[in-house]
Amino acid sequence: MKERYDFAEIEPKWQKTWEESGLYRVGDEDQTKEKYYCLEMFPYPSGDLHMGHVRNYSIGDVVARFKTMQGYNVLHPMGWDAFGLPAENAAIKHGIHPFKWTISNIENMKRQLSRLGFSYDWDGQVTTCQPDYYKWTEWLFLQFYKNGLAYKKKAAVNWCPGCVTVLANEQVVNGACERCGNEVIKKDLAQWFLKITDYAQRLLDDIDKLQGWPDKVKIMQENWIGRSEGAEVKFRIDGTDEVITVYTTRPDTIYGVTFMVLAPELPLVEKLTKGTPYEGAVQDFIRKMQTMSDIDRTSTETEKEGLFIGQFVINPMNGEKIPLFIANYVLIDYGTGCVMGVPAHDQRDFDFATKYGLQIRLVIMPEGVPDRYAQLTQAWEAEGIMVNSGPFDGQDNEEAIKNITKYMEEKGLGSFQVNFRLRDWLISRQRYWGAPIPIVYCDKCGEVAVPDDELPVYLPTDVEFKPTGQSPLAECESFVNTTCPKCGGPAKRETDTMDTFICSSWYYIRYCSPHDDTAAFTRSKVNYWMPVEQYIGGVEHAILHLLYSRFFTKVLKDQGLVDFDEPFTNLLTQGMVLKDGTKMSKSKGNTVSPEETVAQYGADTARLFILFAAPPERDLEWSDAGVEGAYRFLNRVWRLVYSYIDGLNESVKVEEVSPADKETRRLTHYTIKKITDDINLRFNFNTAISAIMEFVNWLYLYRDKNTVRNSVIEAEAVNTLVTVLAPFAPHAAEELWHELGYTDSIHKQPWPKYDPAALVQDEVEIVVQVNGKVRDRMIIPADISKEDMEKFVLEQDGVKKLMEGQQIVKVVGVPKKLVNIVVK
RNA sequence: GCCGAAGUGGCGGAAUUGGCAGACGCACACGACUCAAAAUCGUGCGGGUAACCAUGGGGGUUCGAGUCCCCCCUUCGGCACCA
Repeated sequence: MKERYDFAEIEPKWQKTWEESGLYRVGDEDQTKEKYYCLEMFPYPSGDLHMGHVRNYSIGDVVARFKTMQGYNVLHPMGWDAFGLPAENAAIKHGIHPFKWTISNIENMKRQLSRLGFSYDWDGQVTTCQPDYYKWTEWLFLQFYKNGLAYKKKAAVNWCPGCVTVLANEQVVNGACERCGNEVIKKDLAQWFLKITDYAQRLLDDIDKLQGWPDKVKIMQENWIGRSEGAEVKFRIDGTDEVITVYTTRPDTIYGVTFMVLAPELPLVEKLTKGTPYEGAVQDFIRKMQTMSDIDRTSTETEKEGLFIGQFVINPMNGEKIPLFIANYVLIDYGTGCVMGVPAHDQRDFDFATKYGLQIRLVIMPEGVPDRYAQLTQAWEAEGIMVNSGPFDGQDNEEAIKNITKYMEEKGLGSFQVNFRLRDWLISRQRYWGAPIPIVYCDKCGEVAVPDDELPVYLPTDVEFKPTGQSPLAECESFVNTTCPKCGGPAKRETDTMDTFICSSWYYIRYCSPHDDTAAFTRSKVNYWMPVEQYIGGVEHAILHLLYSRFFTKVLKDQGLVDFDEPFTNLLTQGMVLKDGTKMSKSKGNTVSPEETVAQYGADTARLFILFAAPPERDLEWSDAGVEGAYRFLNRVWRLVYSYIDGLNESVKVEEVSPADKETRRLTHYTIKKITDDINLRFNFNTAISAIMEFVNWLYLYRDKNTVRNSVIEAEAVNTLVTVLAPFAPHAAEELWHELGYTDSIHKQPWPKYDPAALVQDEVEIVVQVNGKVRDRMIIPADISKEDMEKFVLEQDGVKKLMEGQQIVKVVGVPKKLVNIVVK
């Protein structure tokens, strides 16, 4: 007997064997098997694996191994999200080239992943910073460009002074950069955008198709897309032909408009005030707004501030003259940047009107307010009956929304309008370490796409890394200066690179045909493997990556390049790994190194603990004692299986089946059922593992209390134990499997099926309750009818005694569970 | 402020369809083995002498509620002047 569970010897041994035998090599399309694409979010190669990665990939590995054993043709790939700022920052700080830095990090992290024994086919590894990948990222950009979905425009964009580049809306969190935390400022720059807004409605509608996604993520996406219905209404500026269009979700309140507000940055504002007495004050106000940070400017805490600009507009419904303001609380990039002020029915307008002494006119009667001229103390934003609204008086306001919109459409005063909170995706970055945007600028031909046969536009290697606020590529003359693909004349390249979220928006497609050097992907393979059956990753990507990937997939589908329109059928968002109640981070000094944990306890122990300590969606509190416990358990399995191997022939009898044998067989099959359901239906690996523990605890008892055991039943139990352990502790299971005398890999074994007949129990314990309180328990035949069970219970002496002096009102029987006697 | 999730022993967690609250593990205590310790094996382990009380608090529905309904509190996540 091998006494010791020597993980340090067996884990590397099997990792080597699996690698050499190509155990995880991905098969091609196989029509005899159902396919299963198991995907975990690929990591950014920051240098070292952290526990969050270990958790993510341990979960994925269980799923992949389990599905493989269940007979699926499984794709389980891994790669590297390898472009991005940290590499460039390292280059600036330490003088290492980003490429070198990234590649050495990849090597290190790949080694760490391999040491954990995850079942990846490394042959299909994808690295986004390699030309064989970014060539196709560039190609995909051009597909967007050629279909009018990529465009360059000058706009006030989010600029992070820390990262010295622009950011997408999604990357700004509470007015700060999501990466470095610096306060984001506005800059007027010409930038590349992808027209994700064209897909806003479909991205919203198709959320319904995502049955296998957590509601949490779907709601976040819904809120982010932020659809609203309302009307655009035209207000003429008094004394001119100029028209201002506002967007409102409350056309029913139009008779309550007592002022109008414009975003200060609107060009119209300057036009309207130029040469008027208001010009100076307006200029001052605009300048003040520009110096304010986004956080101060857009916080609900900030006091409303505005300025009358000397003009009036006419309410198209009643011809009233309304003063025109600019104010801090109106955003230029939502709706039309112009808002009609209805202080009685919008709290923001109410605050503004109160401050500047503007009229507050009630047009929708609040409940319980009889007087239509009542003084409000705050805006009434709920429903009510229309008043002070001309022909619409007396209508229900919900009705009036429709009727007023219809009326305005008929009279040409306005129209029904849908608006989205979602903005177009800003993809330009003024940085070096990203995929080049394959566009050149020619004096004669203007903006020209780089032809497909000239792709990729290579990133030059001899570049100076200085954080100047301009792409380092702009100073690389050999890169910038080129010839125009159209006319052959001198031209200049685009020097911005792409947001790395572009690279990660299609990597899961590249995995399906990673070696195709003639196309971004092989259509037949992509259509075979996609969509992903199970995607696993952190919830922090709920909006950014997951929304962008859905957008990419829909564009590819519309271009006829793929046959599916949603990339991820099921999504699992795993919780964080915590230590002492907070997220592990270097700055807090509460990190636990996966490498050290593996060195001390082995990969199987580390994985087992992480899977056992909490269900996957929840946060997980790291516990060194818990790791110790997982290690103890593996040792316990080890000793049990070895004692069986060694003692097999001394205590057996084949023919007879004792009650203990029968119970062993029942538990064997119950354990199979429990684990299968826990993985398949619920991803509850923690309870699956506890079922294995209970099974092991029973087998110890069975072994120690029965010197005579049925060898067939015992062998089945031990084989089953090792087999169901395989997805969770792949190395230990493999070693034990071979020690049991098998020569093929445990990971190629079919997942066991349970025998329903074995689960049937002859007798069950039931509870006797009196008025819902447990008073007794008894063993009865399992197949007894409900009526017989109730009768049987009432006949028992103990129960009769309990009933003395009581009047039975009712008896509630639940077969195999309980009998509740209700007494008075 | 709005949206969402969660609150169960000393701790991580379980209870899958309204049916024995606390599975499994950790920690702890005691015992066996040992010269001793570790490891291992075994026993106990929500509170209370008990009747009983206990799943954040308060109501309700039900024969029966951690689970369903209403109100409130706390923590965490997302959004935050989106007209």
